[in-house]
Amino acid sequence: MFTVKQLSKLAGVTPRTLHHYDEIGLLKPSRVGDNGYRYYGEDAVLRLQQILFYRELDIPLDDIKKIMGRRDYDVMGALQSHKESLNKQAVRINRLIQTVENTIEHLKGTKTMTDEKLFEGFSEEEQEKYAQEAEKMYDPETVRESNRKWKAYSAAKKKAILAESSIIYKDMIAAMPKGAKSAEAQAIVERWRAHMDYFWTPNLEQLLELAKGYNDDPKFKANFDKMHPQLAAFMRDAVKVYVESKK
Amino acid sequence: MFTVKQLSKLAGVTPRTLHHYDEIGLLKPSRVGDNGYRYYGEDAVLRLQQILFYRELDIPLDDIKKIMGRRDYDVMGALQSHKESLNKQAVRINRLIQTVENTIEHLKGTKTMTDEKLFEGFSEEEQEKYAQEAEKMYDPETVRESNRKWKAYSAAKKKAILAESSIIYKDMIAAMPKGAKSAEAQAIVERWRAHMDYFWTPNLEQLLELAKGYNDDPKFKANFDKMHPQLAAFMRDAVKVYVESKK
DNA sequence: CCTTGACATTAACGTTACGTTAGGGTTTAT
DNA sequence: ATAAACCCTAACGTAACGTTAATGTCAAGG
Repeated sequence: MFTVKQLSKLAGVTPRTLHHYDEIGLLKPSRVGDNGYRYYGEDAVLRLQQILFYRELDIPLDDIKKIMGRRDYDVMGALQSHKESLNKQAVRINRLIQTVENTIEHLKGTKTMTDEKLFEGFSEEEQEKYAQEAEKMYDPETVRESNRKWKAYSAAKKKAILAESSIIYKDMIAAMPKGAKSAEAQAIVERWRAHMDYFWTPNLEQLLELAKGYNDDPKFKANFDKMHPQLAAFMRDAVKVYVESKK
Repeated sequence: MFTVKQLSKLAGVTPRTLHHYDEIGLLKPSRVGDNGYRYYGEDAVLRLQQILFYRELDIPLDDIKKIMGRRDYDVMGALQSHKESLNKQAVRINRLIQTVENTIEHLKGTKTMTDEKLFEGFSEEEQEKYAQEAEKMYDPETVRESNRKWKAYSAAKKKAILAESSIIYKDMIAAMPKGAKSAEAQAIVERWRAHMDYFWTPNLEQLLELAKGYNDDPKFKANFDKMHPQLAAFMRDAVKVYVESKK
């Protein structure tokens, strides 16, 4: 039989933790003395080991209770879905790291970046990925058409189109201090919409989805972040305002 | 000028969030009407954009306040250290994913795993990493000696040693229900200690460090998890009890 | 002018997993 | 006997809002 302090040392937690687990009914002491002292036996030690194992996996105590509670609980399912959530977290954190790095680079005064580098994300090679990604979200047929359209352009034309992209996004960045609702920003959204025609012709709803995609899709986001860490978000807002004003 | 609802829609947050930011002084409305209504101007919109950008990076609001507060604040430094913390999180999460996967495998009834697979982590190749990792924690000379010792063994001998490892850990797993303090577990720790002699002869303190290492080092941990998700923790506890009983 | 619906306000509790006093008994060693 | 070391319960604090609850305000229609 261990007292709180003893067990806490053994398991590497604080007495408070044991108190807490007692409170929420996750780990009751094997016996409680007349003086109110908690005493833990071997079985409790083992159960605590289990609990701490799951806790290390960032599983909420409530879920741990369920997992260990009834014998018929779906432990596998719980772990599977937990793994999924961990995976999502991993993806998210990697994105955040990317963004932070971009921001740092941006702050370092990498304003000397040449347009080539700035827009390399929109190079031909990337354009393919663009289409690939887009395909998942939009009508496949539309995407295929977009691809045909793009491939039909001459090299010079492609370059010109990308250059125009460059200008639009630069202007957009310049308009950011005015706010997404400003006339300036809205005018640029209009230009952007027209520009999209080189690829395909989205309707209002698709336009909005596209702008959202700039934020949600890591590949897109990374490219936008290279230009300005808040460009993607700004675009989304500006386009949202634009779309709502049109309907 | 936007009201709370308007700005909230524009920025994709709830009114409550704006209330909160006002409360903690992160984003004050540009003007407050006689009726108590909050009104936000373009400047506030821009500031909110900034805030949300940092928030997306999981930076605490308090830090965001500092970052955006004084012009002389070390933004770069803040971002750098934040990046570090993100990196740590990433490492940790990847480890967790590994562990969960192992656990799932374990539950799937992978008890049919052959000893070869079970202990492949202790194969010759791994033994080198083992030494490499150990080197960081212990006396380099000791480790070198351990390496020499190991390499001097014949192939058959090595196999026999690994087989013995296998048996010890299996027995240890079998003893887990009895608890780390049980005589059974303690007896196996004794056997384990003797077994370690094939590699080197740790003193009591090093013995404890070694057992701790099984938990703290991802490589070790992964190997142990293959056998039983709680073996490493159990070992650590059992060895701790053992060491304390000896001194 | 009055009603109604949409929106505004402040106040305050709920959430997660304990950390941290605070106030007061109990056990153990000297 | 007394002090050190340990035990208990109670209750507030943490982060960033979500969620009622109770109540005041504004614009539009009858």
